Amino acid sequence: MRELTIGEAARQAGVGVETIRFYERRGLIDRPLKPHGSGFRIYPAEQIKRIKFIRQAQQIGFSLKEIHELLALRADPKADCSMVREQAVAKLEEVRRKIEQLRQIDSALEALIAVCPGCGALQACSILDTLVEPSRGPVPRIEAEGPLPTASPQRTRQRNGRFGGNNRGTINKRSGPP
Amino acid sequence: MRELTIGEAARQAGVGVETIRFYERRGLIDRPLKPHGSGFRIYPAEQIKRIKFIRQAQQIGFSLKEIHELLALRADPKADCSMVREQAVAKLEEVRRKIEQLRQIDSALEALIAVCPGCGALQACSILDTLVEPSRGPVPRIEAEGPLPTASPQRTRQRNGRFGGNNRGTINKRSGPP
DNA sequence: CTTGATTCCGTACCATAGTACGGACCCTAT
DNA sequence: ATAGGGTCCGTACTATGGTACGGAATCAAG
Repeated sequence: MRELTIGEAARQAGVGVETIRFYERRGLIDRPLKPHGSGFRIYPAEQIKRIKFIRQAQQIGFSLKEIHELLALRADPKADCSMVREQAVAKLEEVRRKIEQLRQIDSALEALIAVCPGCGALQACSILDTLVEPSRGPVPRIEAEGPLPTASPQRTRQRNGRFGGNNRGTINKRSGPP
Repeated sequence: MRELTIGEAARQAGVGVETIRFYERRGLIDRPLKPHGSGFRIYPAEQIKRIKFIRQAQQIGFSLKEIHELLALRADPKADCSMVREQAVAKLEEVRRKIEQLRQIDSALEALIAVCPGCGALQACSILDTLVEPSRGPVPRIEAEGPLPTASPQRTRQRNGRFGGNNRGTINKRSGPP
């Protein structure tokens, strides 16, 4: 089975038909218009892995735009090779940052699991504490350190009086582009 | 400096003021309503790390809903500890899947970079090939294997005749929940 | 006390990533 | 030939994660 209809391709890649058409519109995959007769898209089986790659890349935090860039990266002598290389290096750094962050969460979860099972008299310990406090030693011992930043559904407030006041001139800049 | 206004907190966390209010509405952070006088939110400095954590977790592919779950995970004797543990283990598995996927992309990028610099007469080689082909050996040697699935902006098509036909009954199920 | 900067809240708006729909078209089997 | 299923395309709608705005209130300085 070398060629697939859109429906089969979707099933094999684990996505919806519409999703494939959507990716096509975004230029993430292309479509070999009716190579013999007419009418329907048919995909070579290897497109499936492209689609699967897109999904996986999304799950680890890449946007479709970034995935497009990733897929466009290719050692092609006809292109400006140094630019490709630069982009690849930049992406690699990004990937490593992500891995590092995931590793931190990984150990935080491990620590949490290590502390939890006995279900003894432990203080509340969120992933944040494990993450942010440097924690010397293999498994961080958590002792009471006062109340942690907990998100509880508390809310009590009201307004009453009112009179003039105004502020125009959006001040909302933060690090990084919009 | 133990307490911050929303503006300072936003600046320190590298987000917009509105973002903090947004997270608050989503229950990701809480707000210690005017502890002394009245009116404005003030945050303990440690909330900053909570906000930073949220951002980082987003960058590695967690949704706000998932981040909420992550932050809610805590070794708390008052809660059902076994459930917490289960969730933590599930999250840990998820994190490790992500790490694995990132590592694959990592080596694909490395291979791409290793092959690129000379800018010699190489065949086009996208990240996909490096990723999907098992590639025995440290740096996969890429030899021409025929045209790869490339996304090019080609598009030529038209319609003309028309007559009856209909299809009701959405068939679009795929693996996994919606 | 006035001024200007911040903050408050609610609502509206935006981009991204799909999903669903409608109505037509094409293909295969009967 | 015709019935039914899969496809086609364009457009509309949804969900998520913010951003922007308007007008009022509040704080800190002068």
